[in-house]
Amino acid sequence: MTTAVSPAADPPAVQLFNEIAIIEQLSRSRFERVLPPGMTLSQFGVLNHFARLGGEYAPAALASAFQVTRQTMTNTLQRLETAGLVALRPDPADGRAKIVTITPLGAAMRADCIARLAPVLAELDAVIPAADIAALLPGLRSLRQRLDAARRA
Amino acid sequence: MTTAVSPAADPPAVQLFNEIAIIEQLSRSRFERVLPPGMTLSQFGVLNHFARLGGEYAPAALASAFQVTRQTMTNTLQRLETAGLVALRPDPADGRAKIVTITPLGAAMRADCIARLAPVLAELDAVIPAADIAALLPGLRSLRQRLDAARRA
DNA sequence: ATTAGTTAGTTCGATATCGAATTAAATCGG
DNA sequence: CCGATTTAATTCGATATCGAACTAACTAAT
Repeated sequence: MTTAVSPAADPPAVQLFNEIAIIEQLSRSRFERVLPPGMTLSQFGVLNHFARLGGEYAPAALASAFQVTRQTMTNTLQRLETAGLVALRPDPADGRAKIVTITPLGAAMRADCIARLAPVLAELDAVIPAADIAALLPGLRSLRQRLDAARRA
Repeated sequence: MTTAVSPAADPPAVQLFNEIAIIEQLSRSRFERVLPPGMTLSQFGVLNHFARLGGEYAPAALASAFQVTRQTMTNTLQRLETAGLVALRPDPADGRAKIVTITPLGAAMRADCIARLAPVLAELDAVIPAADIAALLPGLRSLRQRLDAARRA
């Protein structure tokens, strides 16, 4: 026996990506509200990448690391450069490429962002059990890797 | 003994939101590539909402359903209205409010989108085991609900 | 070496999204 | 009944993001 009038549910995959999209929106806006004016999560991500891993990177490598297109990374790097937070110079080994480095100002900005984000993270830790995060992470990593692999295919 | 040079890992919550952000990006662009020119997932989401649930809604209710701001929903509805896919009329019971309905053209567009999305969903089903989706969904729903509750607080 | 193909970065045009601020209408307390 | 508050929708300005198209430079194959 079928329940007559219940609306058709979206397929599970649609529900999954729907939840993910909403979580992305909510978390992004929550984090960005506490960042210094003008700073965005995307820009912070680049600064954090340098501060965590050190070294120098080509824009294309950064785009690949963050899974955005090169155009998008060009945009983000231009804003960071205008603000004096990163520096770009030509790659002597490849006339097409550039090399991006973080500036001292950029490192200071990253530290400021970390300090501002800490209370929000603490608040989220109080609301979201660490066990839940641990339970979700492997599945999400796997999903991301499969999506990425399928993208290249 | 500490391993000396390993870079500090991001906190688990940061890793979680990072994975979610990347999955959102990859899935969004994958879906939007197959939609009719000019259509976006956001616009499709609104059409699909009407087609699945029927009825009429105020813009504010739609904004709430999709967890976006009213400004964002205003923008989306204006594009849909310009394209003739939804119709807006004043709410006789509330001078501030409007009532949104889907048009026959909008319903046809939604059906076209569903047809175009089907192969992508099928492809994803082949790549992502249904069990993985089922395992992730409850945790993500819970996470979304907690984030939403914390947002209002 | 010349050509074809690929890759790095950019520019352009479009949409989504947010926060801040505005206008109009409804609601509520006194 | 009226001022204060809230709510609905909008407008404005900003950023992120994508796809398409472009230039410059590297690479490989003949």
